[in-house]
Formats: sequence, C-alpha cells, structure tokens
Amino acid sequence: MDRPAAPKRTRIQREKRELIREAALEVFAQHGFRGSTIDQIADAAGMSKPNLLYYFKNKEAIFATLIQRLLETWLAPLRAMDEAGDPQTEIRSYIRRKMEMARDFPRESRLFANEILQGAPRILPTLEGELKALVDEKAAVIAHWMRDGKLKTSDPYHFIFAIWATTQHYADFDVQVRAVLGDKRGGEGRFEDAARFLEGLFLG
Amino acid sequence: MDRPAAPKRTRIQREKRELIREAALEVFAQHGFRGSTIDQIADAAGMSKPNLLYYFKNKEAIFATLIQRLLETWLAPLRAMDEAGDPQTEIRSYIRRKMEMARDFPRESRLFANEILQGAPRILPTLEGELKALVDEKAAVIAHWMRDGKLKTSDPYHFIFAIWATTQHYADFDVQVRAVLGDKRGGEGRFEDAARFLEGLFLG
DNA sequence: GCAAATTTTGACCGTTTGGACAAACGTTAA
DNA sequence: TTAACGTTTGTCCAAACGGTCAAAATTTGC
Repeated sequence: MDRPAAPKRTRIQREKRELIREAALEVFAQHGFRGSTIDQIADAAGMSKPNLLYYFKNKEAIFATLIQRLLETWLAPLRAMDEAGDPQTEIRSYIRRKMEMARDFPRESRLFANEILQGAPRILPTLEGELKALVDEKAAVIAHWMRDGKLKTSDPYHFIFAIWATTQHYADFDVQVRAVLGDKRGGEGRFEDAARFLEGLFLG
Repeated sequence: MDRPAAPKRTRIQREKRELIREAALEVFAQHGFRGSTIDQIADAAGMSKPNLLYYFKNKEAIFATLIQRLLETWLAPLRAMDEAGDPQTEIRSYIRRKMEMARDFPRESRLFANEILQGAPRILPTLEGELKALVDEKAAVIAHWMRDGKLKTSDPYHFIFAIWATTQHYADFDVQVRAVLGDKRGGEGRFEDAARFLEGLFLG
C-alpha cells in the first residue's frame, strides 16, 4: 500500500491549494465535473487560470483531491457507530450526524451525488472495496442488534440505504424541499423537523 | 394559460423527434445538461448533428421537452393516491409504483435528480407551483388518515419526502447500491427486497 | 542586499463545442 | 413531369475550452 510520497509544499502552496479546493467544491457541486470549467474555478478562487494550473496539474487532479477527502468525511459517521453502545442511541446519533452533514456540508453531499449519478467512474473501486467492507461490518452489527430485539427486525442493508437516502435528500434535493415546504415550514427549522421525523421513522 | 399552438408535424417529424428524445434521455441522464454534447445525442440517435438540429432548434429545446414530459410521469403516482381508498393500501401502492419507476425508468429519475442538483433552474416555477400544490393536497389527506388512527402519526410532508428519497435512491444511486450489495444480494431481486423493506418501514 | 527559488501573468495553441447555412437529395401530389 | 415541399448532408464559423510556455514579478534563504 505504498502511495506516492507526499511532495513537500511551501506555506503558499498549502494555502492556495486549499483555496482552490474550496472554490472547486463550490463549482463542481453545482455543475458536475464536465459542466465545470477551469476558468470558473479560477475565478471563484480569485486567481488566473494559468496560476491555478501551477498548483494543480489539471482539472482531474483538482477533482481527485476533493473526492478523496470527501470519502473520509463521508464514512466517518458510519465508522463511529459502536457495537458496544446502546442500539437506539447509536442509530439516533448516526441519523443526527448525517443530518448535520446534510445541513452543514451540502456541497460535499451534492458533489458525491453527482459522481454517483454519473456512474461513479472515479470511485467505483472504493465503493466496491472500502465502502462495501464497512457496510458489511456495520450491517452485521445492526443484524445482531435486531436479533437481540433491541431494534425492530428488517434488512440491515436496506436499513442503512434508507438512512443515507433520507438524510442526503435534504442536502441534494434542498431546492425541491424548500419549494414544497414554502417559506413558513421551509425555514431554518426544516433540518430539525426532518431529524425528528427520521428518528421516529427508524426507531419508533 | 394559452401556450403556443402546437406546430403541425409530419409523420417523419414525429418519429424522428421521438427518436431524438430517446437518445437525449440516455445521454443527458448520464452526463447532465452541460456535460452532454449535441454530437453525442446525434450519434446515439443515428443521425448527423445538422440533421438533429433540423428537428430541435437547439440543445435547450431537446432538454425542455424531456423535462416537461418527465414531470407528468413523475407526479402521476402521487396524483393516484386516493383519499377514499384504504390508507394502508394507498401508501403501499404508492411505494410500489415509485419503486417500479425506479426499476423501469432509472434514466428519467437520474435526469430529474441532475436537474434538482443543479438548483432546478428550468423547473423551479413548476416545483413551487404545481408540485407544491399537489403535495399540500396529499399531505392533508395523509394528515387526515393519521388523525383517524389509520396511519402512525408523523409529519406528512417529511413522510412524503422520505418515500421519494428512499425509492429514488435505488435509481439514482444504483451503482452504489450494487457495489455495496455485491453480486449475490445485488442481483435483480434488489428492487423487490427494497420494496418489501420500505413497506415495513413506512407501514409496519 | 542579493541570488536562487517560487509565484504570477499574458499571450498563445489545438481541440471541442453549439450552431448556421446553402446545396443536395427525396417525396409527394397536381 | 414537374414544381413545391420536406429531409439530409458537408462545410464552415465563432466562442469556449483545457492546457502550455516563457517571461515577469515576488518571495525566500543566506
């Protein structure tokens, strides 16, 4: 598992690369990979295109670092689910954490959704490897909890999928959610409302 | 509400326009609007680019007819939910229908997801108008059922969102679902498994 | 303060893209 | 048969795109 040694970077390189990642996240999340241009990202980062290309060798490279970082963040909540903990509490925490991510990192969620929608060309191996392994492990934990009667019995895989789908919906389909809820119910409280609803749905 | 009079079309025009729509659906669903090229669509439809542009005045126009048709199909299952029917049966049928759509029309689902992800630039008015009105109406029906004790009490809006999110997940995130389930559980039966799970989740 | 290293810029290039157009081809109906 | 109409094609264009490069400007280490 020897990955290429991380190149030494100057302070400016670290700062500018981070600045570019931030800008690229904004742009990629809205337009997808092919729909985004280097110029757009450079603009959003407040620098010229050649300058940006001094820090990343091409468009792919920018996208790659985003996706890589994304996957870590994304799987963290599921990793945190603890077999030794109280099942109800663990599930509730998991839902809460995912919901907070939908609220606080909607761009990351949309970037991920975009990638999957297009067939996950860049992360399919990770999905089949790391993600599958993690889900297999946690599905076993959930199945165990269900056998012990601590959780209502159902299919643990689809149980996990349902939590993913419902929580991420509030990030990915936010426009639609707000359009349907209108001004009153669609305000800032919508994430809290949703979290409460989902706890009832999955634990009630 | 006078929309522009539908132009008279020859038989060939009707056939070719349909052929183009079919090809465009395939391409747009995979790459999104900006990520798709007219050449790709023309190729997929087996004709030259100028020929395609004889039938649709530009890329936007192709996309527009797809989106328009999509919305009809999309809302049909929810419209079909009948206040006079048995609540459990109505909800079950709704989930089944949505699940069948995820299985049989995944391209339509992905096209829709793409559009929403990008902020729904072309259909926001429809979401705020027609869709909101329909959901308001059906949410009231569901709330009524809940008050009558025919359905477990919860927030009817988030209840509908949850059904949307979970069913469409199996179309939009199909790659991920298959990657995680693997060959055995991820075969053709996955839609049936999911449907059963969701019935339990929403009605059990 | 200065030389070396790093950062930024403007000008440029080949390719792809959306779209225009006129000419050619095919079909139909008087 | 032929004129009118519908369809298809090859060619072309301007803009946008991803990316290069050498030179200028700036920062850094001594």
